[in-house]
Amino acid sequence: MEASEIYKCIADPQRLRIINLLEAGPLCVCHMQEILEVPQVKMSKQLSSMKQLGLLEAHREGTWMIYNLIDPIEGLITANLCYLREATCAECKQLQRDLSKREKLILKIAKIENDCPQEVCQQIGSR
Amino acid sequence: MEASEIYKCIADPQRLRIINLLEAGPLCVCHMQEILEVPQVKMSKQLSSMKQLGLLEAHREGTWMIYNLIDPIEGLITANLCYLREATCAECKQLQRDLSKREKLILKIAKIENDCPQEVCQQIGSR
DNA sequence: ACAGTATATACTATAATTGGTATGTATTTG
DNA sequence: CAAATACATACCAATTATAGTATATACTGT
Repeated sequence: MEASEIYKCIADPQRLRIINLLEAGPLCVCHMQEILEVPQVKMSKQLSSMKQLGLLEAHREGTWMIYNLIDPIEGLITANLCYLREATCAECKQLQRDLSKREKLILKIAKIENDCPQEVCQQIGSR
Repeated sequence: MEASEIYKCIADPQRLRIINLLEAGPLCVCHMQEILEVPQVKMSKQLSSMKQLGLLEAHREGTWMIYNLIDPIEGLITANLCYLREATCAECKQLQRDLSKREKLILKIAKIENDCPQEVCQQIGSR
């Protein structure tokens, strides 16, 4: 994949946030939506464009669609996430907030019967 | 500066190439043009947009306009150049080629009377 | 003052991106 | 099979980005 394609992708703050979330582990659309507070259409369209680009893959679990970063993750992506998570610009802080929001959300939904896709629940305590 | 602004900038291969060149030292428009083989209008417009963004600065030396990266260089830029210069995608190889083309060009113009802006000539042997 | 070189800008056409509304599909549950 | 949930797609309007042509500006040397 060419660098410019990756940059074009992460040049959109929302898409960058999605990648940041998925780098921490798979998530379904509705939960990403909840964390990023963005309308479903927008979410869905961004995910599908990133999938088309070859950055993400998805599979179904019941009514959920679980997305994750294609393995191996592009080195350029990893390098940038690594940098941004330590940085202090507004967007970078947002990435950090998103990650803690994600933690809390997973803990919450894991407790509720049938509200958490298997793969997502499995992440708890698996660090 | 926000990360997304930087990404939007370097998402254009031509702009990335300009940054890559300038990171190695100041250059005037016509010589960048020669290295990148791009029409003068396009060059000029890209430079002015990057200057407006706050990445570049310029000053005049005779009829030349000398551009360089604003100091200190954005960490995000440095980190990415560092990564890309070692990487193997088509665009990355181009960056490497551009740098050697730059070396040769500077050596060439330095020999010709009144064909090399001072700052550019001064770079020779100054590594 | 004039010609030449280097660079910038105005203007215009066109393409690419984004966002929203409405609607469609897949799956589960009662 | 009807209703509910989760997600995707088609369509359209609006904005933004890009590229080219023509023209303008700044400076140098004669």
